[in-house]
Amino acid sequence: MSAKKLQSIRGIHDGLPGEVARWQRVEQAARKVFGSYAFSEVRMPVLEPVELFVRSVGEDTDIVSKEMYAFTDQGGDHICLRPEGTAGAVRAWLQGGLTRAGAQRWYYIGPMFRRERPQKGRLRQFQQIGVEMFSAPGPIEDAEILAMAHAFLSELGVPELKMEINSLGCNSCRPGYRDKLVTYLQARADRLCETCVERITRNPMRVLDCKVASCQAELGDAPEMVANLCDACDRHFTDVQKGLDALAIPYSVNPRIVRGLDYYNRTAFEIVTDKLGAQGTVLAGGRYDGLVEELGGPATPAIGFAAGLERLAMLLDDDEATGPDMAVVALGEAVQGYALAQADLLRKAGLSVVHCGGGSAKRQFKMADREGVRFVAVIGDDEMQAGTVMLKNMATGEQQSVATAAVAGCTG
RNA sequence: GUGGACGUAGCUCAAUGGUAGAGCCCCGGCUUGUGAUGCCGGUGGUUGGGGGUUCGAGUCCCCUCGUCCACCCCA
Repeated sequence: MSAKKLQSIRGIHDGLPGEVARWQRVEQAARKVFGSYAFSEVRMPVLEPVELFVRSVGEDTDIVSKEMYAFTDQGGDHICLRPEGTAGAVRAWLQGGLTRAGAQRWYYIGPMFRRERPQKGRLRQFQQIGVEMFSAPGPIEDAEILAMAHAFLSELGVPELKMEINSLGCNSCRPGYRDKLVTYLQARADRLCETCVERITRNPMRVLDCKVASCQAELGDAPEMVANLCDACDRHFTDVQKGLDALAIPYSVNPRIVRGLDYYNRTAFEIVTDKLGAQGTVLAGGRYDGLVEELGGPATPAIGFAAGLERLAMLLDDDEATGPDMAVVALGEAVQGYALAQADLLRKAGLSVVHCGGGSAKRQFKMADREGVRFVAVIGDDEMQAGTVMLKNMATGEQQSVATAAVAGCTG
């Protein structure tokens, strides 16, 4: 029996240079825009107690009930790889004693883990860029968070995205709505698809965004949360929209947006594309006013969102490959030490430099060409004696002798 | 978890059940101080893995692993 080929775990992929370059563009846009909104980066653990997600995301959600990588460690603790970022952020905020530190505006970038069947835009280890704002009481904060999400994606330059918002109500208006909806759905359960029939008891609001056409046809006059909000929620939702209007941010109200995690209330939103197959949601989030209290802290309104880094990266154009500034070609044993020192000097002068490793001129020039460098500094006995390098412009083929101290100045 | 498509050289792909190939890449040579074009040559595969049918399997059957797509769900 031959050894099994060594490879990464299903749905868990490597970030190789080309891919990482794309990720970095996404990250840079995030850092720039979030920084302009005075958000600070935080870094939370990847490992968390299972209990954290049971109590926040919800025990009956798919994420917790069947997608978590959970295990018991050698000490008997129940821990898991985090499936999302908000719960850990709240935990950290509480644990760090920041409940009276005023408004906290956080963002983070890091891997999340869900054991799902991989497909386009869906991995078992994927990266999220998350944002959380604690002590964010009103619609002003919602509008700003939405605006920041919009600014982030604009900065990235991803075209044809749509922002959709909804209100999920609160503890005083959602239960009543839910009953109303269940009654409505049960009345026509025999005309809904199998999964929707299950959803009536498990998660009735999910039925509203079922993809099956026959279900949608049946649900034309289904009651919607936005029409059943209590006064406070209704006012909140209206003010969020006023804020977006004032900022001229394009959006549409989609009364059928549902969030999969239990902790959301009031404002929920998604930014979607039609370019990623079935996984069109590129950024999503909402308000979670009850979560902090749920996890043992003081009642604290908060709002946040998460963006899928890989999903965003897929929407980006290819980078134009830019090679290093310069390659050092060293000819002959006698100049090896000198050439190493010259490469070092060029780097200290601010250039990115590859050393071609000696050997035949042909081999080294081939390497320089392949690296895509703009210039080659040729160093042989003559150059060493004269304190110069033969500087070759790879695009034009021209070369000239330049004093080593002046090389960096000749590469503009 | 369910359903479908697909796994052949580093990459992209060929090969009526009958000797596994091409292009690109890579390495070397065509001036031992000059690349990207050209010419010549070369390396590279237990056809994802395992079993079965057959005189003979890349090709047919079963299992398994993986990738992709969709459902479910979600970023």
